[in-house]
Amino acid sequence: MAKELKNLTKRSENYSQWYNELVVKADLAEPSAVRGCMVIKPYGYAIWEKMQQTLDKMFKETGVQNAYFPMLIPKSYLCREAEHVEGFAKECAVVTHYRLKNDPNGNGVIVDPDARLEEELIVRPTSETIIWGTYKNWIHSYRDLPILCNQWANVMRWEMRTRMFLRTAEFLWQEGHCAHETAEESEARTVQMINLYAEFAEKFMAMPVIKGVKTANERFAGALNTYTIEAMMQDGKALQSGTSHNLGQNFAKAFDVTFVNKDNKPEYVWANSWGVSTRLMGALIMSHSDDNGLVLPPHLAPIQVVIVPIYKNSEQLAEITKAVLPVVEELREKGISVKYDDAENRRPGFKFADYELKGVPVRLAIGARDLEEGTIEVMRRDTLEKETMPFAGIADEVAALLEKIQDNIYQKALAHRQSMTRTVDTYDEFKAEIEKGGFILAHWDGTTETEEKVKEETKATIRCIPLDGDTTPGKCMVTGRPSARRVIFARNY
RNA sequence: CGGGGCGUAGCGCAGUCCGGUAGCGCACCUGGUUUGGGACCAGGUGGUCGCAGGUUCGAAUCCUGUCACCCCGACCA
Repeated sequence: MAKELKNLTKRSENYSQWYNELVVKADLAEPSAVRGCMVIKPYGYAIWEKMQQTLDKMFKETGVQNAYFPMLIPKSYLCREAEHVEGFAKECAVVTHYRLKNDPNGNGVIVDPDARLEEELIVRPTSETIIWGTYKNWIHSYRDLPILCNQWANVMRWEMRTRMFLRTAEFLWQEGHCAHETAEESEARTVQMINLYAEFAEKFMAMPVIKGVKTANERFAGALNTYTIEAMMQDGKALQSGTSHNLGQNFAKAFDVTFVNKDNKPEYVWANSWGVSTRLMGALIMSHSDDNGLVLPPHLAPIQVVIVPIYKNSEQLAEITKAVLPVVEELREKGISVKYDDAENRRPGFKFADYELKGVPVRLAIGARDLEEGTIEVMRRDTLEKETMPFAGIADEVAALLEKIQDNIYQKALAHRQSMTRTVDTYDEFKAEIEKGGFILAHWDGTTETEEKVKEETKATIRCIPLDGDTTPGKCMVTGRPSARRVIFARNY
């Protein structure tokens, strides 16, 4: 076995370590020279692109349009909304100068002290402030509403501790920012978007999620209410995978965004914002991968099917190619992305291992023996099972198999989550169970104090108050006070 | 930012305690034999030992500083 695979196997107990290595090996990313940032290599970016295209289409179906706002935000903007500053002001990169000059001592260039900016600019940690500063000029009447904008962009947060994909200093994301006429409309949009994210996670990423509301403590800085989708990774830790915030009139008030309503009265607009990031790629890796590498859901795999010819000489290769090309065509006509890897500088075994590492859902292998017998070998990445099938009609079989794989990895992840989700009633029981990882459903009295106490003593946080599921009231496991319903506790990334 | 670890060839590592010509495996290049699960044999290329100072006749090795990465906290998508 190749050494790098031995390393992956050895380290599979420790996700955050092994998938970093995996993604380097799998040509996904590598640490860049810039602190806490990552380079996303072409194969990794192809996965992101697929997510992006899918989400973009879904957004547009709900009437959202794309726009783009500046990366640099005047410092004064960031101070407008008090809670927002509390939440974000600290870990930001700040632009203070606009020019370099040659070092008089001859050591390259230095910052020109004469080129200090009058007002510092902040590299956006999120764009609410600059967007609301802009919306102010776009909105005058109820006829201008709603405004439904989304931005695909990079943002920067100078995090104390970074983690590849899950918390990089710079990351790619989309942030949607909507302005509405009424509180009800804005709330409906907030919920619509969290539902959209959940659908994306489950149908495309094959990753089951729990939709819920964040507690006051975990809420977005400046929001009235934050909706979240929470996923469980294979190691039992939770990962917040998408959020949708109902911002009420907070930002409208801070940026003085008013409109004249149907009764000819001025009113502050109602806002919401929602986003997902390259963290989703981390979620994808950590939800499905095994010791052989990535396992990509067919709906997001840049290469869905790879065909590897097995031959002894160029005549054999020519024959195989002749037989295979019509199948490649047929698959492509079905909208399936196929790679026919006839590269002669790698042996079949190497290709097999390499495409497994890259998570390609289906591999077809065909050699002289198959040509004679009219067969082809089919391997599915999710189970690693191989089957020899008739060559005739293989395109239909593969198309069906892709759907089967998509469903199977979802079911597998769902079964895993269910097996790692328990209900507890006492705090002692909770303390024992939380050590085993997974989601714990428990009653909570609704106070921040209790939440903080649990966090301090067990490192577990309330991931969300689920929107669905059991709503039977009970007693808080810590204080015994009344609880409206069970909430989800977990340790998280 | 606190605690722990680590930095040596593209990748993975040994060498550091005890200073004395910079090594191994993979990858890469050349030639040959191979090709149904990461091929084999022979030969070869590639490193200012993270960076900056200091001690020393001599530093990958000792000392000081600094930067990055990984893990555990605090913070967060």
